[in-house]
Amino acid sequence: MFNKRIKIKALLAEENTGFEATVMGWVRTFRNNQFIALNDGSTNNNLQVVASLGEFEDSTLKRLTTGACIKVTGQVIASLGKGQKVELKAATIEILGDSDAEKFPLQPKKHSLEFLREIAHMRFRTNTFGAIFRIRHSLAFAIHQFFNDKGFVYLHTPIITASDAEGAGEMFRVTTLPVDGSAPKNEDGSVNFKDDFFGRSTNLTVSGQLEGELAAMAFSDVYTFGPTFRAENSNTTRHLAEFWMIEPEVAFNDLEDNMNLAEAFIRYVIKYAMEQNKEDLEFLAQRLEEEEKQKPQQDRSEMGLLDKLNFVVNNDFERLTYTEAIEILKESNHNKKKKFQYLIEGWGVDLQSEHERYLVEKHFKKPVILTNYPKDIKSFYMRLNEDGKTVAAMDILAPGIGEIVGGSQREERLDKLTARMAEMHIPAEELNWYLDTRRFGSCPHAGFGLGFERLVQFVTGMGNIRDVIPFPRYPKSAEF
RNA sequence: UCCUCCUUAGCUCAGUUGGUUAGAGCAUCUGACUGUUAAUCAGAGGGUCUCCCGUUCAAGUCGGGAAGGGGGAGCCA
Repeated sequence: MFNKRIKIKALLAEENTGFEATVMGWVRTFRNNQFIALNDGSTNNNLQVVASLGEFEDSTLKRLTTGACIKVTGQVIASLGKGQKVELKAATIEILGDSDAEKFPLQPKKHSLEFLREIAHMRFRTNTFGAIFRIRHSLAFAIHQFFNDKGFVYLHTPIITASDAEGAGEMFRVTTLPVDGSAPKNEDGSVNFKDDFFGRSTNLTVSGQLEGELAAMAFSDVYTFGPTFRAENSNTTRHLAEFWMIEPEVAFNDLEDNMNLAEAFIRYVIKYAMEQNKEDLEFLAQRLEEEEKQKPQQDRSEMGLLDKLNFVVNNDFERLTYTEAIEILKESNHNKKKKFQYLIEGWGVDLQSEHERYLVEKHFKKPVILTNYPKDIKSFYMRLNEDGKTVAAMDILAPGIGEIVGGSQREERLDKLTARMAEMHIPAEELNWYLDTRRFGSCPHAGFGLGFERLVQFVTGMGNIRDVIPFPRYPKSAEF
């Protein structure tokens, strides 16, 4: 490191004792006027710092409150107590930052996730969120490593975009025009964006896919990993207005290649987190297990978090077509006994959450890849199949989360693509730059989008997506 | 946006058929103790019962509305 302190994770891993060390961190608890549980975020495990009786001023000890930041120098010794191998016998304690115990919101006790969400700026200092965000980091790192190892180019697609034709969702407008009604108007009363910063109407991106496709037509293999914005009024445990998305786009891949890539990718990053964040995952698994005990028997999940992750890493995902899925659902006892709120009667309707859950959690009990959906319920850029009524789409459904990946082989044939756009009333002139890929050296290609937070949810087992991003953005909420 | 549940101390929650001064555990503070592991023991302080309107002799409790939050649905990643 770049200073003279040793990180607590490194100190706890030391084989030897009997050397001097300096640590810095935040007090979790101060027990018995003698034992400081110190945490610096490098690990969930605290270092026990011992302030021997009579060796420190009362005025110093009084300031060792939960949340205070301190610097301690002393001898690393084998612990005299149970519960930890080593401890630091303090020679000097310096208070770097006081923390008023009467006002500091985090107490040495269990807090509800709802309460911690209200103090998101402080929740990093809890074991649960420490574990979650270290795992989030590992997953982000593993994503780059996976693609880098395979020769992909990391492409930075724009965050401000003029394209509003994709229809992936409602967009946030980007403008420097006044909002008090004095913005320049067209003759018909609409705002004239000619005088706006970009000279046209612009928004925050809802997807980097179309730009990704442009680059894939040159580098063959690219991926994006960046923030994405949706101004949907979604109030659920798996939607955010600002979230991070990973979008690989690969030239010469067909739908099957696309599935293989997605599956290998998911396995790789989960495996990486399991290796790098063993203790954090064990902590979260433990936490989840206790939470499960509070639930009635029928609502409990059959597998613990670690079993679930191991299972995903070691088993193939179930692959089936939309048509096969409809058959399974239609013939299911669940459907026959009318337990679905929306009964499956025929081909062509979109699957509801309850149907996806049934397939993933009840029927197959593993992640499922659904393919070849009816063209009418999917996007314009998905490749039309031979049958003329389905497209080469794929959705990966994960237990407890639902859709984690949405992807497709893209329509590379210009005539088919423009025909589809006309059908769906998508103005071709606005996407001329996109259509150029089909005009000049078009090629079969495929890609997918993976919601990063949903991946983090799956790996950490957290039920609410607002707990796996540091500062969540959702309707009526943009605090911190 | 729709459905549903919730809102009482810093936190997590009790609070009976509407009835004197609204309780507990933890946290905090004070003291004791001192090899503790969310230390323990004793004591103390801490409340506009989310807000507004209504019913009633009387509302934390009943009714209506608002705000905030949880869960589910839709949109999707």
